[in-house]
Amino acid sequence: MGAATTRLQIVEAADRLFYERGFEATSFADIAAVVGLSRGNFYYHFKTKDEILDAVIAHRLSKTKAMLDAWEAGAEAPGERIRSFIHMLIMNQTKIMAFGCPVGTLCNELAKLDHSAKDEATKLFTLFRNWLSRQFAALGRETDADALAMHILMRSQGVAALATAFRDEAFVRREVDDMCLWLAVQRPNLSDHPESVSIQNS
Amino acid sequence: MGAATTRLQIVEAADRLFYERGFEATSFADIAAVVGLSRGNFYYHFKTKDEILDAVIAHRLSKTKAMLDAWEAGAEAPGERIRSFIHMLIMNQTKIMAFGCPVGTLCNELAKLDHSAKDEATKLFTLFRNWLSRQFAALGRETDADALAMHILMRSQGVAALATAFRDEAFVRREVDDMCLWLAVQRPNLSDHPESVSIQNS
DNA sequence: AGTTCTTTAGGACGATTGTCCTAATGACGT
DNA sequence: ACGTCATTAGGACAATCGTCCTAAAGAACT
Repeated sequence: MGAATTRLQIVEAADRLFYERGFEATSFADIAAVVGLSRGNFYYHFKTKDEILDAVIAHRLSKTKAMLDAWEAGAEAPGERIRSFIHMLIMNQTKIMAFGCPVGTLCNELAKLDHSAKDEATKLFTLFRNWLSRQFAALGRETDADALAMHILMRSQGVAALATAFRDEAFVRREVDDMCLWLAVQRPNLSDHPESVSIQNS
Repeated sequence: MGAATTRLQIVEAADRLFYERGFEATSFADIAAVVGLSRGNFYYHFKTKDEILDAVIAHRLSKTKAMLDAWEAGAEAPGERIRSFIHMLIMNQTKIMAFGCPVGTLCNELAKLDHSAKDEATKLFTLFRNWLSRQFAALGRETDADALAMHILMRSQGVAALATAFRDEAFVRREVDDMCLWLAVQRPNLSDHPESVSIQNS
């Protein structure tokens, strides 16, 4: 089997285990058992555990970027795209109730470990943040687009955290609906479009 | 030194380390080094690491309950009490930006470990949830008090998570202000008070 | 001062950790 | 069929983990 294939298998197994059990709680032996390789052989593909973590984060970054690019390439309106983001909470509900948000929990663990890959993990958040920001800008909220993006991101994190703690499906649905309602109420900022104001005033 | 005193020192050291480093990442040796005791001596006070975790959770539960009871015994209006809860995000900003919310991160770690103390840790959330619910009921929102409590709890968790990832003080301030604004807009639910409606109609 | 009970230090224990080495197996181009 | 390089299995290595034992030190009471 090609080294690239094995490497990918290792990364995907580690990706899942880091999410479900946490980075520190996952050992080389755990990953090896999933992939079906001998423990010592990992040294050929990855010199250290941190190298696996770097590869997992890079893998998540590219997967996430591809997903967001696909959403952005679609024909939907920006508001509909943001709704797609919000509905990830429902699509991944089962895993979130069991293990939390993959991004948030990883960032939190690495922050506590004061791990050097902490900033790389935060880039996962930044990916969503910038994407959301672009959608809000397209909705006519250039001025506060980033603040609105952070607001949506914050709500998603909060819902995921409490969904894990309480395992309450009704709560998740309710908060998702509330987020969509909040989104529907957002209107273009007039100060972002002085030309339309002057038209209105003329 | 009395055994109770030593036990309390151990619990408080473990409390801090579990928060700052995580439960799994904290070893007996780490706690022993902080308290200044020999590693093996822990067996006299706690038979297992899980016993220390139980004691830490119990300690946090009683401390939290005492704080909330004090807030509730004060003369402030319910809205002002809820504002005190929200402002914990600012009072503890430095620690939250470094280690996240003590409750949320513990619940998340224990969920991933599928640890038996998971439900006990969730009781910390329940403490805040029920307290907030009582305040909203006192504000005249008996019907949806619990949903409003969960909403505030969710926002706090989201702000804490992103504060840890981005270390952005301005974001925290902005979202805290937004929460207080949201709170100020909440009005008593008329369907909760039919008598006042009939008075209004008579 | 002597006895008893509490609390301590120090280390042994088997298991597991991340890391690393070596020898054997695999595939592939000649 | 042969030689070369990529990939593998298996285990050694020191360190650390949670757990547990034992003997000494300390405090308290007669």
